Amino acid sequence: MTEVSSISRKEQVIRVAAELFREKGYVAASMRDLAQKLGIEAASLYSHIKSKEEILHVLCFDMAKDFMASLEKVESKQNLTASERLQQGIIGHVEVMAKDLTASAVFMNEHRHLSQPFLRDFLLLRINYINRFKLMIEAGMANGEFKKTIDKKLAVMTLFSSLNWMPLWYDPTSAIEPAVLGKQLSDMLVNGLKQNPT
Amino acid sequence: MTEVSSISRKEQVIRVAAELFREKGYVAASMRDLAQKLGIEAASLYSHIKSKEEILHVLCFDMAKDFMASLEKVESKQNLTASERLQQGIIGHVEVMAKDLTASAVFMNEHRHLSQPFLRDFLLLRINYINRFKLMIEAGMANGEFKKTIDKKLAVMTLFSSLNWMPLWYDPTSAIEPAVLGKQLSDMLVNGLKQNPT
DNA sequence: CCTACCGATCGGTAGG
DNA sequence: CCTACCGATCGGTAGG
Repeated sequence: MTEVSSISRKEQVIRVAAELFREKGYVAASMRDLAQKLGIEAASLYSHIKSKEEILHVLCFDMAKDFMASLEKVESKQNLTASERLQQGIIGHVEVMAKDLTASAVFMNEHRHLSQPFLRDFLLLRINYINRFKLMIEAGMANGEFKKTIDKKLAVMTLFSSLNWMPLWYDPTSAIEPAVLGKQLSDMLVNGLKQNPT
Repeated sequence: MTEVSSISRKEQVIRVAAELFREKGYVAASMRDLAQKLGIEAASLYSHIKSKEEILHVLCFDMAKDFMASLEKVESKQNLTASERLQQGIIGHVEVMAKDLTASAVFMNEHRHLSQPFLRDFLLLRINYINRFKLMIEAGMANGEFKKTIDKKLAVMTLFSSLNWMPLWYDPTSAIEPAVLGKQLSDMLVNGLKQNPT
């Protein structure tokens, strides 16, 4: 067995597991369920993965890595207004999710089943990511682009709530592209529902 | 044993179970965990409740009933602008959640573990509730209060995402009252982050 | 990737 | 509300 085919089989196990974790939840999804979906015996899974939790770990941290990379790309850009920076951050987040909606849903809903110290590491990454979006919002408040009257915590939590639920209702077969959806989401949060006075 | 004390004990079981379900998730929370928290044996739980799922059922449908009652009160009001109606709907939703943040978190995260036909009933209630908020948004678009350029589904899903994550970050000991938080949330979604042109 | 299997734990019942 | 217990299922291992 070559290394390449072994990696590919492991990735297949993880991909099918992601679907199962999303459907039933991590705890309710059994290794026997997973094996059946793959057409093998449960014991055979362990020649590809070390444990059930390893699968969850890979899913959560691979997503986290992609989110971080996307954010860093936006942060490195020069001469952006706060609105532009926030918009591009949101678009990047949506694009990362759209690349794998199943893994995104697992990332969002099942990460709490990670054991320590992985759970702590995960939560630290998340709080760091959120804080960096919070900085974008604060920059906009400081330079007058955004209202200073809005509670910063409320603003950033509303932003993340909106982003994180997207995997639960976004239809990947729809005509709308991730970047467009991200732009619409950004517009809604920045400009609001209300008709602009003309 | 009087009926009153029996009901009270059952309610206590359900309340402690809600905390456990929120902490560990419905599937990972065992009846032995629950019994231990209550200081009794696992088998003794069944003199108060019929099954583990009965607890989840009560938690989910009691919350659903409260949400519906709150919405109906807003719908029955006359002479409200779309913004006002939406704001009051949001405030009502936040107030219902704030009355029991633990049950709200279970309602949001664990309802999918309901078995049929209860899961179907639950999802029908939820889609009905969401659609009635969607009608408020559409009314605002129709009368010119809200932009027609925003995708209705995106708007209502953003609204619900924001609302439903609140139990995960709202600090009940904070000075901010639920009605005020609801108003802030409504302002953010209706008016957006951007500074109004003056 | 399989057969055979393990100890642990699950929700729940019988009977008091 | 307890003791005693049940059948089912869990994640995982040994050995091939």
